[in-house]
Amino acid sequence: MARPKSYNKEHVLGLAIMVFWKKGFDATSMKDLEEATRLTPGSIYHEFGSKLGMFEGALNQYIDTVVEFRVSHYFSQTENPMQSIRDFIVSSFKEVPKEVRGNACLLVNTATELGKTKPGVSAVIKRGFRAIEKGLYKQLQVAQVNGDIREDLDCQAAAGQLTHLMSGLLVASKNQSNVDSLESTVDFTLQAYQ
Amino acid sequence: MARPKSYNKEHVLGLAIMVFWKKGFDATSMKDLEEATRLTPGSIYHEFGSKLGMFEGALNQYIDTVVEFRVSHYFSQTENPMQSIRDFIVSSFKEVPKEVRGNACLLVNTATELGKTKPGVSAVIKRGFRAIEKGLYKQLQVAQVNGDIREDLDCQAAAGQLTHLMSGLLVASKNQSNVDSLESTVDFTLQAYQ
DNA sequence: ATCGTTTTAGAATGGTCACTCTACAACGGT
DNA sequence: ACCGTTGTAGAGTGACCATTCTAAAACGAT
Repeated sequence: MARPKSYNKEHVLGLAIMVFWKKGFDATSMKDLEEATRLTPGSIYHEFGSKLGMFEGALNQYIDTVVEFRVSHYFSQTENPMQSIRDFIVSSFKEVPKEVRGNACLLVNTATELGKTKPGVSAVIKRGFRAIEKGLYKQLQVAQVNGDIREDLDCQAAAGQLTHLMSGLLVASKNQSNVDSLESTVDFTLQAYQ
Repeated sequence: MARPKSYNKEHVLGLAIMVFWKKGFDATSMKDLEEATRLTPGSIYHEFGSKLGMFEGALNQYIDTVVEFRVSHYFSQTENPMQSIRDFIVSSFKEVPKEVRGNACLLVNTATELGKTKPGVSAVIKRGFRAIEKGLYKQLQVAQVNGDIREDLDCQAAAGQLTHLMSGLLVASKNQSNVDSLESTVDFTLQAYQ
């Protein structure tokens, strides 16, 4: 039929994720993306249409392969739900790939940098946060059934609190290198659920 | 002696604050700043040296005139400290100047956009967060003496929790227009102190 | 009124930006 | 072997970027 593509789209987006994660949308240039992906402008524009199109693809893939993956990884076990919640949150700022260490999370970074300015992006951001909150909620319910947390705790409110707290901790992790104090904030918050 | 300046530095920085608040550091161009301040490149570079220099001046002034002002405004009264804490946090995302509505807070925006990348900026960010946490801590102690919150509550930990939660709520306020749910997260958190 | 000093206006700088264009390359179908 | 189609390389596009330069302007001092 025609000439086959020389690249794998998901792999390319994986490389783009790292660049956007490290530098943000505005500060990333097409040259950065060309070098990281080893693609020429022709291929990039043919595949993604624009820098923003590539970013949307990268952010979507980030949510699928990082956010959703982490949610299902930590929350698949129902044996010790509170520990899994603690690990999920703490790892978000403590166990970051060294390539992007100190750069928190692409989802939170994008939420602050782009906010509601790009409608396409905004929808993806909401999807990411919803996935986190839903995972936390489910796990809190398990904990409540197990008797690990107060019976009268509003799990929906707690899930919202933890989601927002996690965002704030990720923001803080970009500016302070000592993450231990952030960890103790997580413990302080979860203790109040008992 | 010499020709006097045609502008007032603090007023100029006030205008620059609004531009950086709305668009962020990278997305703001010198042209944006020239138009907003009605200054020509000559004057800007004579006064601030560079775009980054102007940004540092603006961020410093933001912390002095917005962050510190809000801290002393809300926390000068010791009659109802918990209400003042609630108002302080809720107003941060609910009562934003219309010019920058939906753009949260310059401090949090800068923390995520620039992080530790510019040493000069990083120090200012830390100063801003310290001012917030210190104000919250002071007010929590007053509340504890008043008997408004649990005697055994760790006020230092709570102040840290509220600071991070506020960051997270500000991030969320950039992406969702319904701020009522954010408000209830504040109430949920403060209720646990009783 | 002239001078020294600082500020100002605004054109000009070279570099980089996102993006486009063009010619060629690589495949399957016939 | 040739053709239709799609992908790729890489030079080229104008716009805009932060910054610099130059000359004039505006003041107090003498």
